[in-house]
Amino acid sequence: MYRTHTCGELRIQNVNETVTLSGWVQKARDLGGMTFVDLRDRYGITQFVFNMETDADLCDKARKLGREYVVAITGKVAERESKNSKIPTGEVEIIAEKLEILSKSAVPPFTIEDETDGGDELRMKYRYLDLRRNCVRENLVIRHKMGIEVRNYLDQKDFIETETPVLIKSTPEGARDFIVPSRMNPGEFYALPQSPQVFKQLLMISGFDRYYQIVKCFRDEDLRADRQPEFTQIDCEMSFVEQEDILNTFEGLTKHLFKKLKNVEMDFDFPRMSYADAMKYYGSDKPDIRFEMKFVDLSEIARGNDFKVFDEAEYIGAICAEGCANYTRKQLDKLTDFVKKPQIGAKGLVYVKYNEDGSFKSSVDKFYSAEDLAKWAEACNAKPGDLILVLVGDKAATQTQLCELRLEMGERLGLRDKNKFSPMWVVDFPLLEWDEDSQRFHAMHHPFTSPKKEDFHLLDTDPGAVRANAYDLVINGVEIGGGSIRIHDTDQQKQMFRHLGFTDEEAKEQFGFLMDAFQYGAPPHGGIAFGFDRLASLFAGLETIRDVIAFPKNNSGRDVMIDSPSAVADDQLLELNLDFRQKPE
RNA sequence: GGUCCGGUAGUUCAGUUGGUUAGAAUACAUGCCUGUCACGCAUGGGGUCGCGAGUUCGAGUCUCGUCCGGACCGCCA
Repeated sequence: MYRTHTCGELRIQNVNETVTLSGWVQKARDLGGMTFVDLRDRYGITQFVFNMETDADLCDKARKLGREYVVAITGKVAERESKNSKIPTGEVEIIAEKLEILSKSAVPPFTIEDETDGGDELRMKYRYLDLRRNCVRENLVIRHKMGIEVRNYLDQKDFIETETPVLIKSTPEGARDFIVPSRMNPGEFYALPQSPQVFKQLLMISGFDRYYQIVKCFRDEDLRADRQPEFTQIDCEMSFVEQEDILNTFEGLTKHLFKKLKNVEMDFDFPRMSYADAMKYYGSDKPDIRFEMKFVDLSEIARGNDFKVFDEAEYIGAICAEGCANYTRKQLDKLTDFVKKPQIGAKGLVYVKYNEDGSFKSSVDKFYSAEDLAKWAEACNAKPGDLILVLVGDKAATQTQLCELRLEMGERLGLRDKNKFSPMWVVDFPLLEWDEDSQRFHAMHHPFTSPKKEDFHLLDTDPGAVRANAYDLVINGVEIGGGSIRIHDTDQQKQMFRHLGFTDEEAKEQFGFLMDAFQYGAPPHGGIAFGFDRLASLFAGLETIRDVIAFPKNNSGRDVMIDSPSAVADDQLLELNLDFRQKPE
């Protein structure tokens, strides 16, 4: 028998029991006459004692144990002479009687402990060792519990979990597809799904009524801390529902998960904000509303003082940083550098200090009197001691820049507390988005999203103004999920494809099966998908989704542990009828 | 495709203005040590300074290129 107990469960009540434990050697402390061995498994750490006087051979064997050896040790539980209050098993130790080495270990490239000395690169290369560390494993346990609770909630709401295929068809809309060559159909390719979108809609037509799936999705785009080429979604669809039904159902799921995983009671309705307001007040469709610091539009009141930069700007936007009037020149210069970074791209930063004594000091004193600045302060709802920061320029770009500045100030002021959770719904997204590159409209969400009834008449005259029945769940500035009420009518879907620049033939070729299906009684339906990894990283208090994924890919989309992707043998290529084409220089 | 940061012992890092034999901590090995739990003490081994070129009497240090890792922009319906 390898074990009678785990390494985390023995207590003072077990004294005098003879037990066998198996695990990894955390550390052997050789004191000469006696040796202590800490044995670790997933459940905890237990100390064993070997004594030269009792059994010299056994003790000698123990002192030679290296880190991460896998051993089984039998002995009698005893109360410790000197207890360790830091670990749950610290009141007892096991007087070893038998030691079996099950597996030796090379010296690990980094120490397996919470505060490891290993860097990220090394940890990824030896991910199987990294996963032995408590803090990493605990993140995956959170993920596991999330899966259970998602299933509990949705099952209780009569959702049916249904698997959809992984080898599907490539479509031109949306992200780049991963493609898979078909051996049996030379010259043809499958694509991996970016989402099970059309399948879940077909399941609604099949009368499943409520579907969900915790499912891998694939997008061949560049990676980020919160983006992996393969990621997991909680994908859902419901029939005979309006937007309100979906929002309520999934607000419920969110609350359920917060209660179960964080013991956070969210006994309030999630605030809702239109896309237009989100852009106007936060410069983002995923605002972090853990703190206010809303944008104030100074375009009207700040023009007309012969300050060319302002007079010529399409938009003058300000935020008010509470209590920052005492910022030094150096701090302000740093902020200026921040907004001028190429990634942000502002030309400069105007500041107005509203000093404690009621006076003003600004970088535009040459153009604006104290009275002018007082008007700004009033518009910004600023108090003495506050700092007003102003960016100007093209409206959309400036709002984006101001958004970055706002988040930076929120960070500096400690307003982005990771233990605070501020969920919200962003609603009324535009249906279409103009794309300069292809000179046509693209679906902002996806081409199956339905337009709002009251905006439908604008579709031909002013497509950009049409709002969609689309919504996003945003928590702490992270897009956690999004969805829409779908089109369930062949003609409307055809019309939509036309607006997206598809010919009827192309639409038929790509999505003919869906439009065919619409002819056989499609119920009104809609759905949502949550980013499972992002939600897990939020619950785990992490910035990156990598640490809630057992075997993630690196920045370049590589798995450095198994070293993929990799070349394949010529035989394989031949079998698949594949040859390489060189990109033109 | 682009911007920025990094690469020195197994590991985490320091390394001054370009100048003697490239250091520290930790890990590892050996020896001593009977109450440790970050055990302690002593001794020892361990380096293609990512790679390549250039400047120089002399390069870990400066320049260019390249590879690798990370953050971000573009991209991500």
